[in-house]
Amino acid sequence: MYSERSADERKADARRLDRREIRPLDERRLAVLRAIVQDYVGTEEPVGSKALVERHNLGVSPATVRNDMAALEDDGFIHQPHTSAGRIPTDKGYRLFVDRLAEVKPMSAPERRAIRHFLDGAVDLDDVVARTVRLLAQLTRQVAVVQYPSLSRSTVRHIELVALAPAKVMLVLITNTGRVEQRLVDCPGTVGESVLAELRSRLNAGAVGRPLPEVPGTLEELPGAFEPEDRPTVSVVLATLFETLAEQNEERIMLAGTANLTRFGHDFPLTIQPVLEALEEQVVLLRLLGETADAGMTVRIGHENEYEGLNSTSVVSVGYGSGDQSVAKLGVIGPTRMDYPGTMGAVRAVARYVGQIMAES
Amino acid sequence: MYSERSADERKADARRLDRREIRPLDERRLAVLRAIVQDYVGTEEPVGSKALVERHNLGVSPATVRNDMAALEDDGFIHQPHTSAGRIPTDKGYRLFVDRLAEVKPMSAPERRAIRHFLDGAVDLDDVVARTVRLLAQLTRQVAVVQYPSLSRSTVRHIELVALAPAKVMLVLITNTGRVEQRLVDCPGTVGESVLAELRSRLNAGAVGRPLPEVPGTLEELPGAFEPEDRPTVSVVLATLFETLAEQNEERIMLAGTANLTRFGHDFPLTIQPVLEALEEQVVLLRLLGETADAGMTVRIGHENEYEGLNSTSVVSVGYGSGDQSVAKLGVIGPTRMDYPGTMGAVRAVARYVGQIMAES
DNA sequence: TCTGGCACTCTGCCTTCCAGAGTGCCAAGA
DNA sequence: TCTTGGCACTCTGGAAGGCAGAGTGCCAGA
Repeated sequence: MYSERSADERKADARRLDRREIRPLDERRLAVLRAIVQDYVGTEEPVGSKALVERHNLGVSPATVRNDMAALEDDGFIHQPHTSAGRIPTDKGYRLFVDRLAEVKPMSAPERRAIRHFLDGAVDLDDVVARTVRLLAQLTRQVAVVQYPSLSRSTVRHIELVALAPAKVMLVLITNTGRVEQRLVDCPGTVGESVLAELRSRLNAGAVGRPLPEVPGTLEELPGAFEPEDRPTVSVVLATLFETLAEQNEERIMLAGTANLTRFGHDFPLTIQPVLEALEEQVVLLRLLGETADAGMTVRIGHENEYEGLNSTSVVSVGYGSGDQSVAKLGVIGPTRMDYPGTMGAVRAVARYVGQIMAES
Repeated sequence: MYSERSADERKADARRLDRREIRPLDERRLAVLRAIVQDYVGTEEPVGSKALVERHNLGVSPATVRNDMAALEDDGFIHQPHTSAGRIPTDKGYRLFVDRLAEVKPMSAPERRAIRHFLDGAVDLDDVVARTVRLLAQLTRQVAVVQYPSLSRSTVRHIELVALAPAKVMLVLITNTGRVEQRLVDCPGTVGESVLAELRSRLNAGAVGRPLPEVPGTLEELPGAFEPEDRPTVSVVLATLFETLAEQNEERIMLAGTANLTRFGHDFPLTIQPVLEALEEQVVLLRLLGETADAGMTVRIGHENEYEGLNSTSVVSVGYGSGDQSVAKLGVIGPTRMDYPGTMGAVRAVARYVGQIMAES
């Protein structure tokens, strides 16, 4: 059997044993990986053994580092663009870095103050979201994405009915997150103000304070409480309301910082175009944020992203919300070669403050 | 005096006389310019005299065309990147082309049907704007910009007051263009439902149907009609309303097609970055559209744009609206080297249909 | 297990070279 | 007076070659 294997394979095997892959990843090897990631993020250039020992005092010679690098490459954490070039971290390498080698870098006190100050000026839900997304883009110097508070996690604050014309009613839904949805309802016949008033008060009695998805259940029986001739109108209004409540695709998203994509570097159009295309598709963005874990920060690196166009980018996202439960998500999209600790710190801090702002208003 | 002038100057003078710049621009010379613009837009490469006579049957030899080109260059309509290269139109050349040499290219019937069909599906003002901007980006394969119907041109359809808490009132303003603005009002004291009802009906009596800028005038005296103890509340609500009405900066804009920027070509990052930056600034975009003439289409070519980052782009914009007067603007941003007739045709067609849709709803 | 040394291999950059495209000008023809 | 063919000239873009620098893998010795 042995003899059937190629010389290369035998060589690789020998090396593996020699380098003791069995004791999985000793300390120094991890330190080397960390150093490679840090240097590469800084310089954008493949990093070699000599430069590495010069900048980080690892206490060993370049030759030793070279051995470690060879082992790391065997294990798929780093990769060589071509023989006799330095090494570049792979997606797997970044993954290890994020999971075990990096600490989220907390924002400095002045930075926190600045965030707070910037967000406090907002007057409006739109304004909060707009400010948040710009802030995030500026802090991370990358593309920022913020989702509006989702309807499905919100509760009803108020429902308003406004007669615009004899048979036209405007339905306005206000949620506890400050979001306002409106729909024009064409009624089957003229609607009297008294009916409207009654409907309004019954709707609010049944719905206020409840999470949106529960509302249809509590209002189902409503038409029965009205005179037969008014029931068609009530039904139409209810139907429109339910539709509005259910409209998951009305999830909205705001984007900022696309100009930062131009800092990606070299092989430009190839990298940037698919990303811009992805960013234009609300659906893609929503799915992207949707994949965020409900608790804690999610980092998706390179090919871990489902969407192909984003295979050379990483996405750092997190839920935010008033109080403990998250009502929506926000995040940052950048090159896999990004400053993970810093980005994660910024994302976390911004999410926290937005949550507070929303809780206050 | 004459002897003080350089040889170059004398030569240029001589040529000018020789070529009879006095009889301003004869037919063939214009045809040459038109052909240069068309070819350059198609190929993105400097166009030479030989290629020109081959593709357009101008009925003259390359040598003749060369003479015409020299004249056109003297007059600043075209320009040579370097000796012995073909010619490229200048901003001035494009200007002449747009003003005198090009016809707006009407959309074909199927295209018109597609536009109509695509826009008809909209349910909502947001939806109309979103669909419009995407459509425009797709049709022109460039960056599209659509402004929401401006508040200052709209009239009030309805004002609603909703008591959310004893001292908190939500003010909702609905305009005839379907736009809805809401503001949270902190009242100085508890607000009774009867006061609220009276205020609501008086507000609507005074404001409905009026253009937003006129509203403050008609409501000025309102506090006087209430009991002294309610006046502070009325004043606060009014103040918030006026603020909302006046908030010109609440002009909103929607954008699509940024991915098309990647088709710009060669000197990529340099061209695209300032454009992306400009597009991030709502203010810049608003000013850009603001410069659009009230009637007819506006084309701003290259350096005609005030904003420096857009000096290598052209902007085609037009007002749209229900009926005859325009309520907002929309447009397209692309390289100066764009298909002007086609772009103008698309912009005009889309604007027309959006206007119709708005008039219907 | 680490380290210094050595031979080897790539890339990136610079220079040189050459074909191709395009021009401007001139003198002859319509 | 305008148009045209001819000609010498210029400039770019790409190919080819050469070279320094950085980096590697491996080996033998501490």
